[in-house]
Formats: sequence, structure tokens, C-alpha cells
Amino acid sequence: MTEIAKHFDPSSVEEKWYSYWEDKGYFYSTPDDREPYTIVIPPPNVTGILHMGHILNNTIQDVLIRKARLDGKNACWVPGTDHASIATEAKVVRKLREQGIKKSDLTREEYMEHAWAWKEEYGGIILQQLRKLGASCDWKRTAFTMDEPRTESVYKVFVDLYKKGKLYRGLRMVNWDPEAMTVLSNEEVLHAEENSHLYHVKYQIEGSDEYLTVATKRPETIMGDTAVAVHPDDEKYAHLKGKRVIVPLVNRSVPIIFDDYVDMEFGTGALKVTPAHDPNDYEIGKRHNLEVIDTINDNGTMSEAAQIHVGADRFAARKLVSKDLEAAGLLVKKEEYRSSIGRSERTNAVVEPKLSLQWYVDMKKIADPALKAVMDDEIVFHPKKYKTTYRVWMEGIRDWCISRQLWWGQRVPAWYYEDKVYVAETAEEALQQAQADDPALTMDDLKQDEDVLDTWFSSWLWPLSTFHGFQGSKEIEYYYPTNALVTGWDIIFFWVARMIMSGYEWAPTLVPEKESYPFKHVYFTGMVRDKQKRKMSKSLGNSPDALKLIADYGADGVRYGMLSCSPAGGDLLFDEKLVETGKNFCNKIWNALRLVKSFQLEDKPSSKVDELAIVWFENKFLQIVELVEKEMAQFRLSEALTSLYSFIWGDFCSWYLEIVKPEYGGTLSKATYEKTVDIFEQLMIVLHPYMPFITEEVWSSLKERAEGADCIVSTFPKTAAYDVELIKQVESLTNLVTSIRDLRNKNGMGMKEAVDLKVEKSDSSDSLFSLNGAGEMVTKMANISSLESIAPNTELSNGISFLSGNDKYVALIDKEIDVEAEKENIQKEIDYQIGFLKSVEKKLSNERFVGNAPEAVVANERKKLADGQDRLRILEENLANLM
RNA sequence: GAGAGUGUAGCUCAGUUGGUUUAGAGCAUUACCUUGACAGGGUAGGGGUCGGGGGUUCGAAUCCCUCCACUCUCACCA
Repeated sequence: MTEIAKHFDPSSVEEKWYSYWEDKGYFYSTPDDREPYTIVIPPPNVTGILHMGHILNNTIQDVLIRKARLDGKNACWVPGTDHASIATEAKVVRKLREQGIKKSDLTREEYMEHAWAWKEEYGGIILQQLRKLGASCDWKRTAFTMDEPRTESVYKVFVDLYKKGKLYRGLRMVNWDPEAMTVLSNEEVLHAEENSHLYHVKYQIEGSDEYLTVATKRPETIMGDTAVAVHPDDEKYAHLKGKRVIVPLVNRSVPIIFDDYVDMEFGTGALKVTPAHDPNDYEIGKRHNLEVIDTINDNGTMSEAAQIHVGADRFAARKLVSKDLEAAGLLVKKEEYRSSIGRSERTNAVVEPKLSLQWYVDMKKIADPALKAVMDDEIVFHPKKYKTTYRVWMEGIRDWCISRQLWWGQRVPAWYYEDKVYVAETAEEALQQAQADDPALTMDDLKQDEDVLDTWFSSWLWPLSTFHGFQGSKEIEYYYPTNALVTGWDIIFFWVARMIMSGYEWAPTLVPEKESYPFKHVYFTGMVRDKQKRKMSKSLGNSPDALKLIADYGADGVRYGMLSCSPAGGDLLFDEKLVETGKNFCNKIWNALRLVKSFQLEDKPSSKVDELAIVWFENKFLQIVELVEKEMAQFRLSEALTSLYSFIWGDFCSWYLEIVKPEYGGTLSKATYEKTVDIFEQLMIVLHPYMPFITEEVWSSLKERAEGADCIVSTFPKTAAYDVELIKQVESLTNLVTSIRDLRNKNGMGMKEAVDLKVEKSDSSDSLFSLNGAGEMVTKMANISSLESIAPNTELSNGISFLSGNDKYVALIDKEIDVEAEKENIQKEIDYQIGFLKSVEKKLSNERFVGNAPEAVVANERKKLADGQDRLRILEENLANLM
């Protein structure tokens, strides 16, 4: 026998098996006759590195994929990365700045060269890291949201939507990020309450000494005021009808207008109107034909139009204007005020409302089928509660601003000539369109839109574009729709909802024979938090280094730890302790292998005990397989893994192996050994999706195998009927063994001290011990010296009586019995039984219960009563014997 | 402002259409055992009136109402 190391060493086997699997092509999928099982990865940022969220997310996907593979399906997990327009651009700009290069000094082409170089250098690191986790992705299919097929898809979709009138260019109030200098979608703005001030400012009424006081959070926008508004029903201001006020500091005369929007109760009931820098003011401005004066530059500094403090940052300007107002005696008061501030998700800059011309998708025109699909469970959300979240958002859906003032991304496929717009997949097509209007036009006359598209405008096509759906590939007909999507709930609107909409928008034409939804199930994972429930973040430094974790505990240990604390959709509190449990579990399995391999074999028939252990375990195994299948079908992976953990640690290691284990120096029958290897092997298959490396390693160590007969491609056991009675009877035996161990414990006896066990004759004890091997099993496991059946109420000296199930046992021990302690124990049990019987009797004496409850429930209560009475009687006898 | 969710053992959570021995698991804790797979092991124990109150029901952790506490999402009045 070859020497097996005492501890499992993950590092030595993980790399070996991963490259073996890859070499064998087990991860690769091509369409064939089998049923497909498809998952597309939520593409991580191309320049990102593996963090805990990725570990969670990708472990779950790998479990699903490996299970499908074992189920004989054609499993295909498509990996890829996202170009992450704004995030990557921010990183590239920062790096260039560090090198002393300003983005504004570069041409678009030069900049893109730098960006691609960055992508080549850092891009894909995360995909290497996923391999360390054991992710069985089909790497040949690796996609990138900005590669050629995906870019082509984006252009096709843009043109298609434009032609269908579902995409337009419009002048609107947008969310402007002055730091990234781009517009943001509503979803990219995060609102939170922050401390600020409310300034009360006096505006002089033109041609009068009277003043009107308005309240504002943003005095720096005063220079852009083009009206002051009050409520039409507000009596305090009724006399101002037709009057005008002088805007402080810039001395502009503006009208006093009357508008329902104004809340009479808030502040002074008078509102300064700045149509250029507030969405509501903009609406008011439209209603009253007000001038729009944009006083803030794209970078957040005051523009020429502001007249004063030109060039100062908006927050500096706020202080300056406040001082100016105070100096002019126009600042009535400045009070503390708490209000919600919108910040850019990426740069954290305070978002500036701004009037701008951008491209939008008209979401109301594509939302309906996507909403219906989820409401009707055509697409199933796990957990269900996100259906409501989804519904509310979809019902109130607003148009999606898709253009961004960045360079890293897909450039908007629109070309302009004077006031005409030509939307086309290529410049040539755009020119053709233009020439239809004016044949004299050349390419030089057309100017392409400077903006790029939102990253999500490429990733929302992911389930279609990864299979080259827009290129007319046959593959999509095989793989679409995908089976499951596994992602965090935080991107339900950014990504999940939009993918569903894109599925229903294009699948009907791209794959008309297939269902249109992009995925059947959506498994929303929670956010990974630390033990103190804080979000894991770089700045807090509370996020463990994912790779170090894998190096320290092994990929299987990390996968175990991550899964065992991850209820679907609920946030999960990550604790390194759990990963340690996973590592210990590997070690336990490893030592079970060591034990099995250490058995000395002999060609002899299996013993009765062995036979009982084997038949019991085989039945119990089927029960667990059924449970695991059920749990996995409901995406309760954490529960399935826990079931397997206790089954392997408890039933297999603590019971099965201990039962068949030969005495020290003894031998095991070859037949039992072979059965044990079969059992062990089956356990490795069911555990494989969760812990792929150790299972493959153990599998390969258990016996010699034919080329290609590997655990990863074996067959998951089928569910089948099992003998529930047998399982129960063995459970009675293990309970009996436990009772005897407890008895030894309580009497300070070691495992080796002699115990003679007597069992009182009864129908149930007869039945239990007529089970082949039952007596031998108890004898071996509880290490008793003899086992005998006795007639009820036999007098025995120095015996301790106890109950197991409903049967009375007496243990004769060669030791002084602590009578008082024993009495106390029995009395405690008696008290419990009395309490128990009371509750049962109460139920049974209630006529309405007996009359109304289902017969089975009543019968069960009667059995509970009878059993309880039996037990109470025995306990009382036992107590009496001690007196 | 609107909506959703949560509250069960010291901690993290199960508890699947209301009924299966007067509530379960893991971790933590306590006692003991342990030179023959594993001290990262084993055996056993203690610990909860299921957030409070009310209701429906023969029967409620589970359904309804109400209150309390916390979390999240969306929308926002200067």
C-alpha cells in the first residue's frame, strides 16, 4: 500500500486536476443530441480582480454546471468580461495622469491605444483567477463586450431600435457627472441623505422697497434664476401678480410666476426657478416659457453666463455667493438642513442636473412582455420577493439614457450633416443614406457622434450575443434560452431586467422556434458582508484576499465556506471560520480514504454486521440523493451541501465506516471492501459539484480506472425507492448505541469496561433484533460484553435500566452505581414524560379535536399517548427498583 | 412619501401548502474520552415561553390585525 499523507493538501491536487480536465476538453461544449444546459456568466469588469462576490456567484454557477454535466446534459458555461466603460475609463485616465499625460492632450485614437494596451495588460486576470476556484467554463467561448461580434451586435440593435422608433435623441434634463464629465443613467445615481444648508435669500421686488424671500439649497445657482414662483392660491403673495423681482448679485429682472408645483408650506412658500440646473425648475420653465441660463460648465465650475465667480468650482461658488449675499444684506438666514443628495455611482461626485442632448431608449415600448414573463413565472425568480421589486420598477420605467461622453466603449453609430441624423451600422451605410438626400455629399461631410454607448447597452444582449445570435449562428438555436442566471440583486435593473427586455425584443426573430426569455431561472445572490454586517469594500479593508483564501484553505474549502453561508437572496455574513470548516471537511474525507485504503483484506464472506451496514447505507444513500435533488431543484444549494456534509461526516464516517472497520489487526472481507469503495465513489459523485477537486482526487485514488472514467464526467445517481422501515430500524439501533455510550459517560466508565446488556422482551424489541446483524452491530459499536433478551420485570442486581425507543434495557455494570444520580436522571425523564402526556391528553380529551381533525392526526396522537404511557410505566418501574 | 423584507438558542440561520413525540442545525460553550483514519478527532450535556399584544382555528413559529425594532429598494419639495 502506498503511503497516503495524513492531511489533505489542496495545492498539490488543484492545479493537477484543473489542467487535466481542461486537457481532456471536459469543459468544452458543442451542440449535439443531448439536452443543453446553459449558463452565461455575469461578465466581470475586464480589469477587475476576483473578490468575494465573484467567488460566491461563480461557485454557484459551477455547482449548477457540474451537476448538469453529471446528469448527462450538454453543459455549457460561457465566460467573458465586460469593458465597463466608465470604470475602466476612470482607471485609464488616472494611470495616464500618473504618467503625466492628460486625456485632453490626446486624440481619440491615441487615447484608445492606451486604453487597449491597459486592457491587454490587466484584462483577463480575473478569468485566470476563476480557474483557481475550479470554474468549469467553456474557455473557448470567452467573450468580451467590446470585441467584434459583440460590437457588431450593439450596432445592429441600435439601428434596429432606431428604425422601429424605439430609440431617439432628445434634449432633456440629465444626470451629469462633472468629474467623469459624462451623463449618467438614473440607475447610476445613488441617493443618500446628507447634511446641507437651507439659505433664505431676499429678492427685491422691482420698483418697490418690498422684498420676497425664497429658500434654496443651492445659492450658487442664483445667477441662473429666470423667475420666482409662488402658489396661485397663496394669499400672502396674491398682491404680487404681474410684478417682477431683481435677482440678487446679477441684478436681472425676472417675473414672479404662479405655479401649482410650489408647496406653500415649505420654506417661505416662494421658489427661485433655475431651469438650467433643476429638473423641476426645468419643467416649470417649460410651462412658463422661461429663459434657460446655464451657469455651470461641464467640469462643475461656474461658466461665463454666471457673470460672477467665473471659473470657481460650484461648491466654492456656493460659499462665495453666500458671503456676497450676506455682505449685500440679502441673506435672511442659513439653517441646517438634511436632504437627499445624488452622487455618481462611479466617481462619487455630486450629480449636476443639466440640460443636454442625448440618446435614449424608449423603454415603455419594450417593457410589456418582459414584465408579463416574470409576473407569470415564465421566468422564475429565486427568491420570489424580487418579483415585486421588478414589477414596481418596470411599471414606472423611465427612458434609458444610453449615450456617454467617454471614449472607451462602442461609439454611437450616428452621423450628422447639418441638422440631419443618419443612423447606420457603418459609416458607408450612413453615407448612402445621406446621399439619398443629397448625392453630392462625401464622407468628409459627415460627422460621427462623439459619444460612446453605456456599457449595459452591450451587456443587455449577452445571452444572445455570446452565441452570435445577431450573426445568424446556428449555435443559438441549440443553446438559447439559457437555463439559469446567477447574479447579485444589486444589478436587477442595470442588467437583469434589461436582458429580459432584449430577449423578448430580439429572440422572436433570431430564434423563432425557441422560447424568447433569455433564462428560465434567475438566482439572486445576496451581498457578501463581513461578520459585522458591513459591506465588503476596499476602503474598509475588510475584504479577504480571495486568492490568498484559496491558497490557505483550498478551493474546495473556500467553495464550501461560501456556499454554506449563502441563503438565496439574503445577504450573507462571511466568516473565515466557515472556510476552515470546509477545509476540515476535506480533511475528514481524506482520512476516510486513508482508513479505507489501510484495511487488510481477506477473501472471506462478509459478516452479518457488514451486510447490515451495507444494505442500510445503500438505502439511506437513496434517501439523501432524493433530498439533494429536491433541494437543488429549488436552488437551495446551501441546504443540499449541508445535507451532504452531515451525511458524509455522520452516517458514512461515524457510523458506516466504524461498523465495518475490522478490529485492530483484523481483516476485512474483500466483498465488503468492494461495496465500501462503491459507496465511497457514489458519495464523491454527489459531492463533486460542490467540491470538485477533492472528489476527483479521492475518486482516482479509490481504484484503478479506465482512461477517461473520471468523476467529473461520471453519472449522478438516479433516485429510486428505498426501505424506510429499514432506515428507521437502524436508527433505533444507533440510538441504542448512543444511550449506552451516554450511560458509560454518566457512570464514568471507559469504552473498554464491560457492560452486559439485557433487553426486555416485546414485539418491538423482537422485531428490532430479528434484523440480520442488529445484535452484532450494537455489540460492536457499543462494545458490550453480552446481549440477552429477558422476560419483563426480571429482577437484576446492579443494573441500570434505561429506555431506548419504547423498549426497556438493563445494563449490568461492574461498578458501583450512583443511585441518587440515577434517581435524579429518571425523575427528570419522568417529569418530561408527564408534561408530554398532559399536552397529548389535553388534545385528545378535546371533543372538537377528535371530531374535526383528520383521522390520521388523531390516530397519531393516540399512538403518542400510548407510547408515552409505556415509557412512563417503564420509567416508574425503574425508579421503584432503585428505591 | 411609496413599497418590500426581517425579528426563532450567545452568534449565523433552517423550519416547504397550520398537526410527525410539549421547537431544529452549525458554530460557540461545558464535561468526559482519545497511542490503531482524522487532537483540524470522538461521546454526551446545558441553553429558546419562536419581538410584544390581540384574533381565527380542535390545533399557530407558521394565517389575520395591531404595536415595537431593524434592514433594504424606489421616488423626492426648493
